[in-house]
Amino acid sequence: MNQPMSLPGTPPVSIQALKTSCSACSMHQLCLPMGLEDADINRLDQIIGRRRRLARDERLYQMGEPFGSLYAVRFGHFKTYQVNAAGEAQITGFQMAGELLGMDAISGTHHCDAVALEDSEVCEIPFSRLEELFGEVPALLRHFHRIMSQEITREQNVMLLLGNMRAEQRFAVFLVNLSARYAARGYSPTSFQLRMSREDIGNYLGLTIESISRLLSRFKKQGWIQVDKREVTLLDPAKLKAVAAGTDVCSPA
Amino acid sequence: MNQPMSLPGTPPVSIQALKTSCSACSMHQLCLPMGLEDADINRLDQIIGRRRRLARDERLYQMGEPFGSLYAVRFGHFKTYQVNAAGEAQITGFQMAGELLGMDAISGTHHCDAVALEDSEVCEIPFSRLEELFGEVPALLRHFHRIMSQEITREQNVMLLLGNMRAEQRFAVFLVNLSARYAARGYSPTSFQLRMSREDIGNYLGLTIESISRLLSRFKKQGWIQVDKREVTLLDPAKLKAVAAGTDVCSPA
DNA sequence: CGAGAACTTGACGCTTTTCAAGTTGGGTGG
DNA sequence: CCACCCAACTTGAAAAGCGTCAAGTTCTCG
Repeated sequence: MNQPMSLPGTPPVSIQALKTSCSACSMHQLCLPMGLEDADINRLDQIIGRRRRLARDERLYQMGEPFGSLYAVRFGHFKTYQVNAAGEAQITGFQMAGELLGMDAISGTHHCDAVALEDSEVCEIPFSRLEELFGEVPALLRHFHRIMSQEITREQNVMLLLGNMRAEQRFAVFLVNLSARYAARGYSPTSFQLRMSREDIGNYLGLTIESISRLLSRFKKQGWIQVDKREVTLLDPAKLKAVAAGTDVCSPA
Repeated sequence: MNQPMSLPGTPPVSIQALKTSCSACSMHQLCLPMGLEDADINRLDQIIGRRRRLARDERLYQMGEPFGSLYAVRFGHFKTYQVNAAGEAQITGFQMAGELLGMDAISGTHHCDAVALEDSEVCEIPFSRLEELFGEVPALLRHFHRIMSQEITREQNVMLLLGNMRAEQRFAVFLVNLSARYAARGYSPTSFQLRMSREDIGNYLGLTIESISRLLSRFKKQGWIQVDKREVTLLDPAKLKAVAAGTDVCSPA
């Protein structure tokens, strides 16, 4: 139902036909081409490699693989996670349409795995070709730096969340953040589907699956949200924002 | 005693004399000029702004300030921290000689504060001039991207630490990390001074000051380290690495 | 329709925090 | 030079929050 048409093993049409230009992509206001002039967008189009479809749970790249390309999410959702020596995983982020994957790998090899949370599609951006273009389109380079900088800031916000916040506040931050990102993409900020499992949410927020389940129940009981399976509706966004900001005291169980 | 000479309010010598070239800097193998040819290092030298000295607790930049420059630490140590709406702070990193400050601000404004942990000095790198140089020295641009990418990876490692590790493991990771960074700078990997307070360490690791104090005492009692005020000696680095990697079970109190 | 995955809920226990009361050391003023 | 003071740190006891374990329910998919 929520999956985008068919997912053939081999492309049903020619590669050329599959190639949709950045200017025609609904995400071009959020993605790499943001703010570029038409002529420059076309140059970017030239270097975009094949688009790649991934089924649910399929891996885009893996820790240790040599770096070659960045990936822009066209549709669908991804999670990225690190695994340490002891085999424990930590989800470092959830990515949706218009967001860039693979920036941690520019140093040489991938430092995390990226896995599709649902049937998804990415644009492959060969980095060596992008580097060539940087010399010719300064605006592109500048925007690329902004994107990397924002990724650093995003991760610092997660550090703040994991280091300083209680479970309730973490979860509120999570919901408010999803809401804002869907809003930026033209979707409802108050009603959306969680594309990740409770376990993934818990891992990302430094909590257990049981804690997430309890938080969902508690938020529901408080009347802040409505939950049906993975469908969530924010009934009191202002309250959630206050809890997320920490300006609202925690409620007792 | 550990502080580098005098710290006059006004420069005792001319600005020109203060300007030391990158090639003469002991950190050039770790810092921005890494891997550049001599000619290109000289070009980088040209754009480096004034060096700036900061006393202990002095602030280099603050959240909300407009972005203008990156800063390379010449000597001394810094901490960077975020503050959320509720006024809670989270230290996002400790920076030492050869490391770059301010990458989170490229998006437009600073998203954290940077404060000197001791009397320190930085090289100011006006970003607009650096951008100009990117077009002329591709090797510099490539290295800059590597540095930003490594910063992203570093933060993902902190997320793993905050999200998945117990106090003992977090603290072992912290010590082992400091040890490796001092080793890379030619200092002893087993004996060094903590430049930050217990409170700063606790904040960074998502723990309280009391927990840090207890961990230090416990590690000392185990014979893994020796502690005298802020002077630390790693007596059993292999053990600490094992605890940090999680391949060693936690010991009882 | 059946099996397994995903999720929920409750009881209990452990890790870490909180609160409290010191101790130590560096810096300052008399 | 010493006494004093405050910041930084240490240590203990009690409490809280979240994890662990366990059992059960619901949903999904073959």
